[in-house]
Amino acid sequence: MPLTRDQVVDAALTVAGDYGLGDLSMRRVATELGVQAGALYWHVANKQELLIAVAQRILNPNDGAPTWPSEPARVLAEFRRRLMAVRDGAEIVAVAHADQPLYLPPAPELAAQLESLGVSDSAAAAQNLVRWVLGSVLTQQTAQALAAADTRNQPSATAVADRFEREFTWGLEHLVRAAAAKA
Amino acid sequence: MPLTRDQVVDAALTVAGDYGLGDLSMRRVATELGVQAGALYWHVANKQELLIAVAQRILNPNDGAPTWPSEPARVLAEFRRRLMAVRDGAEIVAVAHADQPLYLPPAPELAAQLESLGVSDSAAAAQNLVRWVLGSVLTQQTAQALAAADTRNQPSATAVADRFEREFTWGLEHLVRAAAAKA
DNA sequence: ACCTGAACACCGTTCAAGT
DNA sequence: ACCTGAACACCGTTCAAGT
Repeated sequence: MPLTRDQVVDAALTVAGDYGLGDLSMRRVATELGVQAGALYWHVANKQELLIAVAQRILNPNDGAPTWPSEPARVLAEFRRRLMAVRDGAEIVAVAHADQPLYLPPAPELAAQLESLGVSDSAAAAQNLVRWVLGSVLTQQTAQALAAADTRNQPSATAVADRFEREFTWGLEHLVRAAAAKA
Repeated sequence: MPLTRDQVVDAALTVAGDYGLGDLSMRRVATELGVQAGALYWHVANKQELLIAVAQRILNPNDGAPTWPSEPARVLAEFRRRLMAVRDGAEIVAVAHADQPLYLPPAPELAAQLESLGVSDSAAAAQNLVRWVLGSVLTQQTAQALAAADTRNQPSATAVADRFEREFTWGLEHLVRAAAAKA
């Protein structure tokens, strides 16, 4: 049976998740599928489009409509969880974001929640919070890439992960509260 | 006279600034210098090391010691200004950051300032603010790359830039205040 | 409709050999 | 010491030709 666009995206997500964005090449995805590289171009216009599809899968793992929690802090925690779930997730979403540059999910949903809480500039608040999480995960995953290359001392690797976790929690308490203030 | 490591870094910064990170190749930098690609490897171990050097130049443009303003909000504004000054500046700094993964400049300086203001968890506060700026500029520059590809409608491009500017200013007021609170 | 094979114009990196 | 020339193992993308 013929290849599906969904299979191509899945294979790309697998390659990215297992080996990182740097090893995500059209040829590698093709090999993963037992097919020649040129075959992918029947299902996808180019690598950029494939990357965008991968980013959407990261942000919306289950195929249903993208659904987010109803509380700002939980939305941001879930956003982070999805980015963290795949290797280089933040970088993939960041570069693919050229597609819809103005509203990175879940910015609109978050803005609506803040709006209903009476926040004056809810759009700016939502955008800044989402960008904060993106920058946080990007930084953490970059650090993790380094730690992974350095096979000895795995202890320090988990210590670093704990530290990022704590710092994110700090932001969740302080930054989100500031953004949700009605001032 | 022989090539200098500084000349190689300068040429790389020029290529990145003029054509973007995607067009920054060892061969292109070599051509810029009128030299063969292999020659660069006498001055630089590999592309990653060159990228790190470029990132340091971005964060510390004048060759003096990296100097930052004395007030948190102004440190962050200056950090953003330096990232914005070169095309794809945020992405370059983010990927090169694997070098010193824990403290992205100007995080230590910022932490010290917050500490002296009596902030309880000054380190976490500084890290989160720096990551927020990184995410903000990364997002903006990604959007700008899209706008640049779309030559028609330059008006909307400057409208987008204004919008990012306003949102950043919002963050400077609200997020920094929250981080600087003594709670 | 969907894929192969082969090509084109690139990459980063290495390394003998030149000067 | 510093660079060239040439190679190696890769890239993304295109496109005739096959089925």
